[in-house]
Amino acid sequence: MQKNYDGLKLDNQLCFPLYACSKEIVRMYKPFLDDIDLTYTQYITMMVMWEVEEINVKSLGERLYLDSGTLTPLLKKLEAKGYILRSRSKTDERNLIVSLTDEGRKLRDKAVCIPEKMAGCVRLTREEAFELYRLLHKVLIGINEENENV
Amino acid sequence: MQKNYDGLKLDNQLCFPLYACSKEIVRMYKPFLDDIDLTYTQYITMMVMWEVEEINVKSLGERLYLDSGTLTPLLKKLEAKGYILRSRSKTDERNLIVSLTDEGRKLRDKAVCIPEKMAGCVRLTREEAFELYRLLHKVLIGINEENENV
DNA sequence: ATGCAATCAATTGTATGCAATTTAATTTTA
DNA sequence: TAAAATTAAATTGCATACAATTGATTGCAT
Repeated sequence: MQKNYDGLKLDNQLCFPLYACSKEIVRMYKPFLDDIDLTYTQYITMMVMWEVEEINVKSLGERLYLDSGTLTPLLKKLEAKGYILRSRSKTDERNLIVSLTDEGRKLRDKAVCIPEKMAGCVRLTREEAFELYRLLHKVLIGINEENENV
Repeated sequence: MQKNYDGLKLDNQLCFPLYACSKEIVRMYKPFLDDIDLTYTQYITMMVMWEVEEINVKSLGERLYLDSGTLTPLLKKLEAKGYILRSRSKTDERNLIVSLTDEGRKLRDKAVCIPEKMAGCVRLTREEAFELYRLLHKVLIGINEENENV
């Protein structure tokens, strides 16, 4: 009796295309992000900063699904570039407050064209793109709930 | 006249949930993969090896969307664990042939339960999972064609 | 009040990823 | 056929990621 190994085929996985797709799309961003001298992770960090202006590392990490081990060195680099400031909260010194600088705000105008450029690179119809977006969020919400229950 | 920055909001990106979802799902694999002492990248590499038994680094990289910079050290680790062998092709010494060992084949039986366990963690209906799979592949194919045309 | 638990960043260590370069082997071309 | 171009891995350098630990601060319960 032969064991059935089909479940272990790469083509039968949901996770693998997700993993590959994510990497390939991040790679497609590179030429656009090179123009403004940001890596992808720095870019999504700046996206949050443009929205909120000020945030602590923990909240930032929750939004980006990243921990302090990744964020601490990354934020130091963004500070060195002059886009953000890092300072301890006066009411609770455990919190490090990240805040947007004027230079950081200016960068937004240079970045504003990037989402349109990227949208043109993904060959999905508007409906497909929206459905993909919906499904990914459903998975993420499921994972978040799973983690809360533990 | 206020500029419209909505395109730069994290919630309006398709790429970000893709990136986050990929990371979170890989993280969910971790406890299962710890049981067989493989990382996620080592696991998908072994998946290819279980299917093909023997392959060169370039073809392996094309399947996994990884380059030699990632694969060379990873394959050395899998060789050290005893799951694969690395040897130069006799007909073309530029090619490094990766081949599955008996130990590697045995590992398959320990891994066979992982896909089912993971499937239970993703809270999508069968139809939604299939649609997600289809859309991700469509994006990947689009990216591949884009790269060929350059 | 004080000691203990909890919280938040930073640090440490390991494993990717990928661009760019290098090295070695092979193929093509003049 | 010898030089040039191409190809495949390996190497180098940089930037994540994340688990686990550490250190500092704060909250809480006695």
